[in-house]
Amino acid sequence: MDEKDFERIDEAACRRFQSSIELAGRKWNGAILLAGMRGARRFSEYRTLVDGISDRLLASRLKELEYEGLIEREVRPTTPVSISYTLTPSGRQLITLLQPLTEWGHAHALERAGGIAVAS
Amino acid sequence: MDEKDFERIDEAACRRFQSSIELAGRKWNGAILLAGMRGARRFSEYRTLVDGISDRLLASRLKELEYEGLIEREVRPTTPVSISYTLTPSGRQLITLLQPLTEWGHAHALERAGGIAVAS
DNA sequence: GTAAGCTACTTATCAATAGTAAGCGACAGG
DNA sequence: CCTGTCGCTTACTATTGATAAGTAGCTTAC
Repeated sequence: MDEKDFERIDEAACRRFQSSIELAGRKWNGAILLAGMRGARRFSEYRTLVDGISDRLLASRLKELEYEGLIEREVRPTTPVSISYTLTPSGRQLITLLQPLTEWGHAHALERAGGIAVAS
Repeated sequence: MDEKDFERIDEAACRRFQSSIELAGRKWNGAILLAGMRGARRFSEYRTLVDGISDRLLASRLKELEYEGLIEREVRPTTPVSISYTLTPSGRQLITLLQPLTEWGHAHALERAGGIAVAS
């Protein structure tokens, strides 16, 4: 966590960092990936697990995440057709990397509420 | 990285995760924090390091990040007054946690370009 | 058999956010 | 004076998000 490690990051790494975090952090995307990790497969399962999202945004986010290669859409020709969305290895890796944020969010919330200092 | 670890995440952890990632991943926020980590202090330094951001958005993002406790705004009564924005410990911790994304972004880009499979 | 409901969407409309451009007051340098 | 920097703000347009409703194809309940 030394500042020095960050001072000589090149431009390409910065752009990669920015686009990665903005993809993962775009509204609902994090929660959708987390839902997939928690076992959601069908459209309606995602809608249940991702609290507050509308059908319209869920549909467009799933399309976007599929395009980005984080989710795979599979149509099974049952009757009626059932469609399942599963995380790709890339998507699983991403959310695994991001998991420590949960702990950070907890600590950060405590700090803001109670004013407890945190070690640098 | 077992899926099982994610299946019994409680509601509170999900909400924390979502709000944390959406704060960090909101457009420009990641790049601004990274700029701070790379040594930016003055408004104009951030503007230079964060490629493509406008004055208007930089000002509003800095205000937001200050409100969230990730950045500290300090007014020094020189003539003319100079204002410096530094990362708080919380902000530094956050970007340190997120740093692995750079590597992920690289691997993910390669995978998308070349179709090379990645281990789960 | 018909009314109601589920599934995976799309369409329409409106509010919120982001992008672009310009300006502003206090200075400083030429 | 004229131009330029600093740290913003204001005004306006474009993009994105939220809310609500509609849809085709099917299943279930009465």
